[in-house]
Amino acid sequence: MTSKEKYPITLYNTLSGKKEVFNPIHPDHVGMYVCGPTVYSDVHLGNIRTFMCFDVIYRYLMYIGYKVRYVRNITDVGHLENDADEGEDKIAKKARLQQLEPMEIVQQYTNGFHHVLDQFNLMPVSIEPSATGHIMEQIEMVQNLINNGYAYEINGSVYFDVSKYDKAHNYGKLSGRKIEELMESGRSLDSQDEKRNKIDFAVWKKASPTHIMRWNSPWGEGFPGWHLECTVMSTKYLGESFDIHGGGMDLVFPHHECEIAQSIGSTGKDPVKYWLHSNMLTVNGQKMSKSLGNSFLPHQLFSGDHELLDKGYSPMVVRFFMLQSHYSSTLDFSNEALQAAEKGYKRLMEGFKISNNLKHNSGQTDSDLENKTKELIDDLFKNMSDDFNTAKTLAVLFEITTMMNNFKAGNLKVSQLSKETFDELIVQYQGFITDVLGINEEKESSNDLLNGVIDVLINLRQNAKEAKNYQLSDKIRDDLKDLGVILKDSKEGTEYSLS
RNA sequence: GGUGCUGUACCCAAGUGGUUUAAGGGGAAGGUCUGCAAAACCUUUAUUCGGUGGUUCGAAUCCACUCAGCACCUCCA
Repeated sequence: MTSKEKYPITLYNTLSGKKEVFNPIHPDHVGMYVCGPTVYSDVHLGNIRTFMCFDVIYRYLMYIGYKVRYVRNITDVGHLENDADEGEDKIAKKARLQQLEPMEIVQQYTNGFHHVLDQFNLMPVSIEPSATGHIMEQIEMVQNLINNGYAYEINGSVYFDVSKYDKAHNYGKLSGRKIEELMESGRSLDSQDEKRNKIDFAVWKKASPTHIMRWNSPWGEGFPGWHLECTVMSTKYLGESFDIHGGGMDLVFPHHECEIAQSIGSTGKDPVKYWLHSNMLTVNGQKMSKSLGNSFLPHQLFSGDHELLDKGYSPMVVRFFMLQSHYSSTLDFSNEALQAAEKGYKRLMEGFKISNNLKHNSGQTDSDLENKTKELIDDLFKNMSDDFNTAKTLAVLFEITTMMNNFKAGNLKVSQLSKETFDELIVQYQGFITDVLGINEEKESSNDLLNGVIDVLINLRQNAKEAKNYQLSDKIRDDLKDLGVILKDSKEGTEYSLS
């Protein structure tokens, strides 16, 4: 019995509004698509939260034995400044302002995106397709929609006919919106508007004479609509129906709603079995967003160069911080919360180090401890399988951390556990920290020279202590502390850590 | 205005009908260890879950109303 059978996953499906048991379309294989960034500027921490949530989901699915194909796109064309299919293309605008080729902008911010994901220890995805690399496929889908009667061409642009689609299918089923309400509440059609109804959305847009990013199509030169790429690329790489589609909560409407309509409109099939949405990162209770000017860029966070931060925090501390909450809850970003997370992260990493050095030896096993340990291991899986509850999982990891500390301090003996249970405890404790949650030990800037120098000082201090020259021994300790080197005495000797 | 979400200790944050008179992290207090510290360990820190009613043998968890906040859409600008 494999882990995935022993611990079946339940997850909250936005489509049904309920927690459901996860049953992939093809047993053992999972297809997962997540909406990636529009690469016209730096990703901020709110964006990163979303990708981190799905990184952990990806990791856990693999950890319990699924083969996962994870597709995350790069949007490099078609995302206009507002979502009413008006305004300038975000990337073209940036290119114009910086006097660069659009593809230079795309490359620059794609590189930056990858670099940041790497700093936060996100795993590379299986396929990372870009919209401009799939223009042909997008044109085909537009044609398909026209053939099926769900899209119409006018003046070189093609729009999705939402009201016609809604007659046969249910537009709004993901976001709980009703087409009548959308029609009523909208702004009146202005004379420039080519759409039959204002809720119609562009699947292909005619390029104005000054528009740089343009491709030939049966309808003249133009570019694809924003929603189209995700439908096209998810279909191409994961099939007409696949298991998981994820993204930030703010994409539910209209983006994901439109994706469903496009898929059903062109293939006749419901594209996604489970829709997962991660919630927003907030600052002082408000959504972190570029337009509100309250977003943090990763480098500001690392350096502490931001008015809301007292100091810098490392990527792993932030990763730990984010995993302390559930992905479907809003998470408020504050200095105090980060400071607490930093200490918690260090405590966890100390436990991890201890677990590396423990060796089992046999003796009198303690059945209470044995059972308790088995229960903790079980809980790790149960909590992650319960809608990927990283907060609960961390709570269990901290209980195990306390055990580790007790082993080290001699309050508990490893011999009180059977060899099998002990081995399993270490494997899963470490596995959940590094493989599932993706939390690593921060590479301390230590080197052999530094280690050697501090060892010399530790020895000198030890000599002073033995001579009861506490004035000197305390001075060594205090001076090192001022430099950020913290000495910790224990029965086995003195260790140090960098603050 | 429509739709949805949230409100849990000093702070962050799990928990959605009984094993929870509520995890875990941080903070605070006391103790153990220590030459003294630090770290670690142990104990304490919400009889209570925004408020008011109701359903139930039993509710933080379900229902109604209400207050507060947020998000998406819309409107306005």
